Amino acid sequence: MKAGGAATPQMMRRVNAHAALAFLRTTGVATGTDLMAATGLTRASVIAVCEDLLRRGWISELDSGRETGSLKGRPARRFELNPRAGFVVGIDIGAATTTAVVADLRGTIVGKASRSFRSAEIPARERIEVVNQACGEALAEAGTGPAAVLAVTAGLAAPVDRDGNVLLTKQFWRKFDVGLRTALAERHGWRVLLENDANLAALGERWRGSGVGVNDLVVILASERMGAGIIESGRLLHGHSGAAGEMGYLDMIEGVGSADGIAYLAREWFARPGEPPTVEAREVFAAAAAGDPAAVLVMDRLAERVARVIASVAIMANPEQVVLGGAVADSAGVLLPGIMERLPRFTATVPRVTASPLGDSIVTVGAVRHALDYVEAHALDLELPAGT
Amino acid sequence: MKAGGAATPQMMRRVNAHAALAFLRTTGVATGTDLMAATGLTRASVIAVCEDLLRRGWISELDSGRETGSLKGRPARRFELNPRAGFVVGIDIGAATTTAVVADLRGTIVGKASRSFRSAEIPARERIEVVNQACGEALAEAGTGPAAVLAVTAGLAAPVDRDGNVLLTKQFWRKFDVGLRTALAERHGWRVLLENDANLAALGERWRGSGVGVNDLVVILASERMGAGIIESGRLLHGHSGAAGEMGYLDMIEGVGSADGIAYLAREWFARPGEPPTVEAREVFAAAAAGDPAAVLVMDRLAERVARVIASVAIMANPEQVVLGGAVADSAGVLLPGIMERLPRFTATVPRVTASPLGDSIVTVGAVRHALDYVEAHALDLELPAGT
DNA sequence: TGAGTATATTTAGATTCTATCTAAATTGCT
DNA sequence: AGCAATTTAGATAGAATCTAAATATACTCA
Repeated sequence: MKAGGAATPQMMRRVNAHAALAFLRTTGVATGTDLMAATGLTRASVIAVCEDLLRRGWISELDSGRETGSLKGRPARRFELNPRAGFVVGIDIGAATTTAVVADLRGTIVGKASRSFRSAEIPARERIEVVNQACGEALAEAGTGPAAVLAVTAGLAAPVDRDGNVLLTKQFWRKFDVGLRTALAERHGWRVLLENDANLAALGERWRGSGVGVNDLVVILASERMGAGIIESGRLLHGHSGAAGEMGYLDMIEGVGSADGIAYLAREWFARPGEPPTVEAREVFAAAAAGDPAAVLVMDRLAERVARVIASVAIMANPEQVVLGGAVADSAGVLLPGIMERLPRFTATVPRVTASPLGDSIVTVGAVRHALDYVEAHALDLELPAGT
Repeated sequence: MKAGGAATPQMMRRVNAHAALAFLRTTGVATGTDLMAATGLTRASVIAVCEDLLRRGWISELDSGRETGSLKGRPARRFELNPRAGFVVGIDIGAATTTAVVADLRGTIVGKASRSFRSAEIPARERIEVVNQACGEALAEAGTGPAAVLAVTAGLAAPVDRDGNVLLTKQFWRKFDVGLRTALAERHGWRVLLENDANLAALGERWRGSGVGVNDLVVILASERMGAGIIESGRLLHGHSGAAGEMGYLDMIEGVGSADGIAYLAREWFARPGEPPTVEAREVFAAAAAGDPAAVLVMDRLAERVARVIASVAIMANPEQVVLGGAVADSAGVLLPGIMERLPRFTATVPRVTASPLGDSIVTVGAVRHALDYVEAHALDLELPAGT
């Protein structure tokens, strides 16, 4: 039996450096005294940690103009995260398009680029090439290059386990996964982390969405496909093979015959009998908002369906809040009343339900947060690129 | 923003002592070299940790008779957990009865006592008295007294949050919760931890049941009531208010009209139309095993129901294994084939499904594990009773 | 008896924390 | 201008913990 343990003095410093960096990221500028309060360490320790981070280039010290705090006493040294000491890349890889964003160490998006795939069936090699181009373009917009990238997180619509391995899914994604990782690692020396897109959406909402600071949060990403990202006690749930919250099959439980997502169903249901469902989901949402009876009926069926999904996750994970992201977020204004009305019939623990404000960037924002988490936790192990 | 952090040297020692204790609990006797391998520490550190634990009475050193390992070289010092240095109490508090068990530091049950409540409606004060009597009797059987108790865990059929608070439930349990805690604390000076009974069942199965060593494990405790204990990545899921896995309302999702449990349904379904359902669940299980057609039909409906519940939790939490505990475990031989046949239709991630071997002690075993976890994590903070 | 071996113990050193004292820089009052 | 008060910085000493390396110990086997 391996006990994992083995705490070393170096671990302490890593933990404390992580705490200091995380604090500096959120506050911008902080004095030693601020950091003492935030970390619980003594002044000497705080200064030692800061000197360490200064020496390695992670933070810088401002001229001691006294901007904040009290006006008495010796002016405090003010430390600041060096935002452009390095960058992270967040990638959303969908079936039809991919988006890469570049963010600095404070999480500010400084570059963004999207590309469409020639078709949904292109080989992995070509797909990787397109993703790589998007990264290059985003980096160019950010005014930096591959050498400044400290970590990359890519979101996929497939189960990804805790170690970033893609399992349990089409051979296609499995090839793609390894291919992407090795291609970017070999070409640029990047550390590439993979994660499920709904999981990243959850991280995004908790960071900059409608679930800021909520430690038991579920994000339901529902567009062409449906998946839940579940955060419990501040940690992402993966499950044994990374499929936690993957609801491709949930329809079977509910007796609905299709494994497709919300937008698809809206189209399908709204189509005139006999005609092919060509109408766009957005149009259905708009028609419902305008009062079209057929569209209203469709929205009611959607609300029922989403309410059942929320209830199911509420029973199993008991989140404080559920955020709807993806295509449903567009129609949340119409859907939410119908959802909230039904929820008490399905579950005793009704969560707060909101719509995502992040729109299309829900996955990339989460990918940035994920990559930054990695970077902050490994700050003292990572070598910053020279000359910043 | 509070960063929680603040690692101190003392924390290192606590972590390492915990690792050493956990290893000693599982292996029985260990040498310094064994502990070096288990913890990754150097010999000097291992010995220092052991000296610390020796001085405080947690472990003892055996005469260096060379029993194990190689026969060459200087004989190793052999350390052993001092099993009777202290005890923990695990309590299962049901509606009709309560059971208390006493375990030593290795988890061996050394005392056990059950009591029935006069009725299900007795006031909290009386209920607490009965629980206290059961504890006293179990301690007497263990040949020890209240002063030797290091921690107590009690399992309730109610949501309990991470901090051991009972929320979201009948006023009755809330009174009972606080009452039990303060009564036992004041009377004996005990540290009382509360936890949901299904959660404890999960800990029990992972420790000494059919899910040993499984880090993504779900236990479905189904008797008069249904609840799931969910372990993800080795940690219990609680959710925002401790209701994660509480399935009192799941029937609504599935369109079944009753919130009652498996045993109740079996009785109900098996009853002749017009007659009151007086037959015992166990009799239905037996009749089905004997081939009675009506009973077989009931078991088939049960299998369908349980399969849907397993699928629901499999989709949300993606466990490696699901263990059936409580009354269903008795009939697992009959139920399992029907469950396994249905599962692939309900979920893409079919877990291994087994029946609990722990029987009635599923909750108390888990309660002991829970209390021992607390004790081991706080070994260096707890004062052992003198004279052991 | 001596070689070999595995372990224990000791010693020195590194890292990191805390605690405490003194010095510095600034404001505000007289 | 000078002084007190205030707040922070920096320096020093001390404690806890780890590692690493050298030395001592106790046993087996030939």
